[in-house]
Amino acid sequence: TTRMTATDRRLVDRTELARRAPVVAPALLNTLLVADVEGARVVGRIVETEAYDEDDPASHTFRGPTPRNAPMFGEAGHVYVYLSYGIHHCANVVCGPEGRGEAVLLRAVEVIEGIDTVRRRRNGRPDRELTDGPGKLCQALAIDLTHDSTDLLDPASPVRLERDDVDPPGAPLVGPRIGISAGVDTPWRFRVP
DNA sequence: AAAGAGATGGTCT
DNA sequence: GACCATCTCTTTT
Repeated sequence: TTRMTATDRRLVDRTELARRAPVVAPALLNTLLVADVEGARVVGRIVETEAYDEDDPASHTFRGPTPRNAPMFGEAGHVYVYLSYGIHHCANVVCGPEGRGEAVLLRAVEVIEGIDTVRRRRNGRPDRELTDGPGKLCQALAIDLTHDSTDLLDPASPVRLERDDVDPPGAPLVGPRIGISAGVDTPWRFRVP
């Protein structure tokens, strides 16, 4: 058996992320999303995710590769960022094997470090509403199109994933996805209990 | 507490 | 030219 070191514990395994989106989505719960924002370190614990894959009419990859969705077909562990409704950004963790258009939408995080920075960026909104939506968390962590396709597992990346040291979450709550018009019956939304 | 509407721009048909 | 994997503010129960 091998002994896990302090640095090992902070890494997220890329091969785990290369599994199917509906498997990765619940597995990402409780993982830390870390961003360098205005010179400060902001950390959010992922508490809600949604899976999308290319067999899924709600997915950006359902109709095949395009310039926009190209990152979803790339290496697992990179981020796919898109502009939503011309105003908000949404961040996805690319997963699945290379060549398959799959990703996990980050729907909500809980701020565990850098709360002051986040409050400022979110214009003093109540703490409950700081990062409880995919557009809100991108505004809070300053994630935008300039980050599209960057590697979330690269410690030098301005946005990255780190493993949490706390106890694993219990069985996630499962339900239908939000804000879509097709694929509404597929229960691919996951939330920490 | 819930429902409605406007903002706003990239992407694809 | 239509369509959004959304958010916020306003209006209505």
